[in-house]
Amino acid sequence: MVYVVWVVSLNEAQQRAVRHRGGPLLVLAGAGTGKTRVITHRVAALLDEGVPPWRILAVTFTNKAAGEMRARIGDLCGPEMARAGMWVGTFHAICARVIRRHGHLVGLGPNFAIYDTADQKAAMKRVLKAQNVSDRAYRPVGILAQIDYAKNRGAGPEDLEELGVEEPLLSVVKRAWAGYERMLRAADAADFGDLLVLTVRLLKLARTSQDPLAEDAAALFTRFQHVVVDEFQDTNPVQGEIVGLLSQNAELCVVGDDDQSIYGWRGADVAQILRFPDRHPGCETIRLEQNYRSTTHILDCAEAVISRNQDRLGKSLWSDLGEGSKVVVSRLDDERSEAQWISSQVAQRVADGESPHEFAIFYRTHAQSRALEEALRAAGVHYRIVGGTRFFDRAEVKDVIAYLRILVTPHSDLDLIRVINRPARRIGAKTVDTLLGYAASQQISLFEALKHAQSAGLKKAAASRVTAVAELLASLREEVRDVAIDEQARLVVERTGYLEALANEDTIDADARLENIQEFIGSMGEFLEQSPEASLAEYLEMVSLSTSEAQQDARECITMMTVHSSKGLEFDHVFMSGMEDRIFPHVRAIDDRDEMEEERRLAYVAITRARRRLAISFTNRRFLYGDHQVNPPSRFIGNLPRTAIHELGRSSRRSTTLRAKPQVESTWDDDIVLDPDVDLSEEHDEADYDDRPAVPLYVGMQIRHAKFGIGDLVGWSGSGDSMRLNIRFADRGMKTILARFCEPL
DNA sequence: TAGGGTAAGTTTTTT
DNA sequence: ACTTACCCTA
Repeated sequence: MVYVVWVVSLNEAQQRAVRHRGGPLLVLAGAGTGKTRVITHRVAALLDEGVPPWRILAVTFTNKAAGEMRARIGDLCGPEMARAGMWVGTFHAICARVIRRHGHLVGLGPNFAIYDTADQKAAMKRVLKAQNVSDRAYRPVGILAQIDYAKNRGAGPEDLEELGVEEPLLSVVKRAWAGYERMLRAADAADFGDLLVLTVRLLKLARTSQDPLAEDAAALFTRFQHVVVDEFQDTNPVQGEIVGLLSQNAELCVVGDDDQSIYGWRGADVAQILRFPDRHPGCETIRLEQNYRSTTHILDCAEAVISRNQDRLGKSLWSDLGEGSKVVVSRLDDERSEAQWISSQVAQRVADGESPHEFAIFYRTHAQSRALEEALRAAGVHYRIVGGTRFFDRAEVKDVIAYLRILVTPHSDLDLIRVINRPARRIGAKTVDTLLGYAASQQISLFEALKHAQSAGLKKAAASRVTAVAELLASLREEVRDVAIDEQARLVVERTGYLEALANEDTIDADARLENIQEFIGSMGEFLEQSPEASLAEYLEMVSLSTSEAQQDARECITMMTVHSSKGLEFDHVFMSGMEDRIFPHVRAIDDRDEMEEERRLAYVAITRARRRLAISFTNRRFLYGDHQVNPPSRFIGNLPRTAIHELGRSSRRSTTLRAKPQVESTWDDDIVLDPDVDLSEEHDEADYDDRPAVPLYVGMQIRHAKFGIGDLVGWSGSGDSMRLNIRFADRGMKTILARFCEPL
């Protein structure tokens, strides 16, 4: 049997996780311990034992993970097994599927639209406007964030107070939430949070309702024999509830790593995995601790950082890949020197024959990427940045999507508002407002209102322009009926005059947009190849739920990204940049124990991405957000075991807020020790990193300046690196000097 | 209706 | 410092 072959390739703990049957199972899978293998093998084993595919549910967090899982199950059992009715998908995709089928229970039609962040924002803006709330005083995204957070905690408007929202924001959010909800339901739309919340509502209704229609949905409670959830540490309470509902008659296996829970700020609750054993009587916990990815110096660093956390189930990684290279800890002068150091390291290794694909640079916030980009460009290293704007978020692509969505969900007012004047049809804001007013008074959608332009009170000329759009859309719907979806899109851009208008612009920008549209239509073609029977609604759902970016640069690139985006990836060479307190850990996490623990997990995630080499760098000062900052080295650096690291750069023994600086503008190479064999670790002292003493300033204290000599401090202004000192020198009189060029005595 | 001037924002991101 | 979003003007 094939099964035997699998089993020998798994270690003992992995085998137990694959074979465990009969009760709830928690697999605590440390970084790089073969988590995905365990999940796929477990599913494959179930199929092998005769569990029908359709009785298995596997939930992941990203589409990418879902796709990989499907592919790997296909590899093990044959693609037909992976397809035959098995549910493999993200929480949101699975919820969308449930709602498509049974949405009538919660007021949604089978073709309901899914609003992404941009749609949500547009909707909220309109709601606030209608409620006469100044979107200056209350930013739409801010209100949406509150609502979304609440939804992900399974809370409703009435729970906002408990979640810590205070007046006057509280009543604004409450009212906005109600209006927003009404708007979405009227448009037959749901946002991401709704997908989860409404699924819970729907399932609960199905359980209690006598409605024969609900019985159909109730079949979901007995459908699944096995439920597997990946990345369980990132589930939020609502997702937990969904898992509970769908697995009430199934064996539940959750897989995750409490040490890698880094999405608490968007509603994920690490308690979900921490308390899983308590909440599930008879639960067995299996730890996967053998790491197949990293050498031990790297793992020792990871361990040293994460072991300081209190809220964890506890496990420790080991590996038999040998010690490997020490983790390099490098102090640089500023962010530009840091970027140059990193890019020279990369360039050198690439010149030695390493593949650029094997290099990654991480940073805590996007804002830090600039200096790195500049240095890499100067060094001629190609790079790509993960996590820019989504392809599907580009204006022209969104326009086409809006048209397509109107074809599927005509009542989606927002989409119609978006494109009613694209290309320009001389239908301005005023006309739209009139139509919206009419639609509201008649309780009809904007789409319907278009047909009654005259009754809506529009002047003849405006009315005829509006009627023309109504006719255009109507004929488009007809035309598109029995055509493949990519052809539908092609018809849309053609019949609406969208293509023509862009072509007439004849600018580089317009050409780029035309290309994007072509690419978009091309992506529909690809989608069709995957699933030839796909409907437009299905394609649109994929778009709403996906993050796929435009085609990647074919060149050999290194990768830059935030630490968050690095989760799940691995590289031979990893550079962690900007490792300073207040940057990483982030300043907003420093005073809060729970958030501090999340930063620590984040650091753990970053460290464990590296296979062979890890370099951690920090700077004496940094220019960020338009200001100079002087931050101590990250406290996480202070945690690293001395035996596992190799330090480069100047000692910081004398470091204070005022430190002598060379007069000459320093370049990176006079500030660091180039010879990697010069080990400065004898100068290392943990306290060095954790609390660098700041020298208190007082009027009258003595200050030394390299050129002017010693003088008396008379006063000062500013702070951080832009702090200026007023000093009286005996022979030169008063001078105002940047504090960083001075040294206190 | 585009483009300029201004004000305010800037942790992390999926779906 | 730099982006983004909005309002206003030409």
